[in-house]
Amino acid sequence: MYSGGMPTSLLSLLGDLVSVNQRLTRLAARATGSSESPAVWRTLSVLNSGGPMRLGELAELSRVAQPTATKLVSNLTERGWVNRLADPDDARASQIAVTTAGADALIAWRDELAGAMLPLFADLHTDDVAVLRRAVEIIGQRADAAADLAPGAPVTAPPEGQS
Amino acid sequence: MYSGGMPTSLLSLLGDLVSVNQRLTRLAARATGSSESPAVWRTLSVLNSGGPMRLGELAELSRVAQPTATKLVSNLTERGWVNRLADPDDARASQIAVTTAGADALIAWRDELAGAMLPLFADLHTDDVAVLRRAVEIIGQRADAAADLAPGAPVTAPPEGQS
DNA sequence: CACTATACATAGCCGGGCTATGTAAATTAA
DNA sequence: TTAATTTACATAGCCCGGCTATGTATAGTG
Repeated sequence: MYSGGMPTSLLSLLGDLVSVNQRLTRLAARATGSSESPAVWRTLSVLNSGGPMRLGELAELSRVAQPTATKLVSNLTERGWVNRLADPDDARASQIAVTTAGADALIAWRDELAGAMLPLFADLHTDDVAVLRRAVEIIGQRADAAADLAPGAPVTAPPEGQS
Repeated sequence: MYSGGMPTSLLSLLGDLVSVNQRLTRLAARATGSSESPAVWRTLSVLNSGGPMRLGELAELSRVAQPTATKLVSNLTERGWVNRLADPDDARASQIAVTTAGADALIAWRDELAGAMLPLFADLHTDDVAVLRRAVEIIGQRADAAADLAPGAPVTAPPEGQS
């Protein structure tokens, strides 16, 4: 059994976490004058931190379906923020990489966003800053680790014991 | 002046916060089998915690444009999760209230979501749980306080210095 | 060489986000 | 009281992001 900890309150904490998360999402969406959608930045961010990767990998890391990734990459390509390099080993795939312009745009957006939100957080005590920093770290870790979390129940092939 | 604290790192922290937030959003979206969109739960959540309110107020608290709120409320009304009560004092408006079914659905979703995410967070140390709890508190406060944060630059009425 | 599996593209739907604009009620002014 | 304005919401209509279903071409396999 699990020693210590209070599952019930942890459960409600997770609910609260997602709720406040949704509010922050809307706040961030409106904080900047940026007309680009969150998906654009999220995708760029994944590519930027993960390095060049194939479309399927991007979809998985971004936690979107493959056709969604295709759309997003098309969008980003048109903007010149990513480009697609042929994969010499596999003609079906291509490596998707952030361009310099893309990286710059990402930085600019993050700066603008952070600047817009700064007034709200400017009065934080040092401890609270540390709390947020640690929270970001924790959530980031879990998000990384969740490679397998319900990526969509396999509709076409239910996990029946078979064959 | 502000004593202590490092603005630069606070800025990047805010950027990181939003980034990890976006990832968590996608994670949460896929964690449950719920086919309802985040917007549905966010709206229900606002109404549930804020009590019955007018549509404009809901739009403001939800940080969406008024027509978006109209759509969401229509959607929720069809599902029987909210209803609209005529405002005796103002025939143009109506009070929007969560129904019992709506409140139940919200609770069920939160439980399901938290349950799905629990495995990822089950091994958290007590301190880290406290960190997350405090982080949720902090962000919630700031989100509440941000009533005025760039709700969309007033296109029709630029902030001319007057009165 | 046929067959299956994989990687991605395409088609097409739905919902959420927005702006622009219409409409009716409330408010204010004349 | 009536006309003008302001307010609160509805409607129209667009775009984008999310999905499933399906097509197509290349890789891999018997």
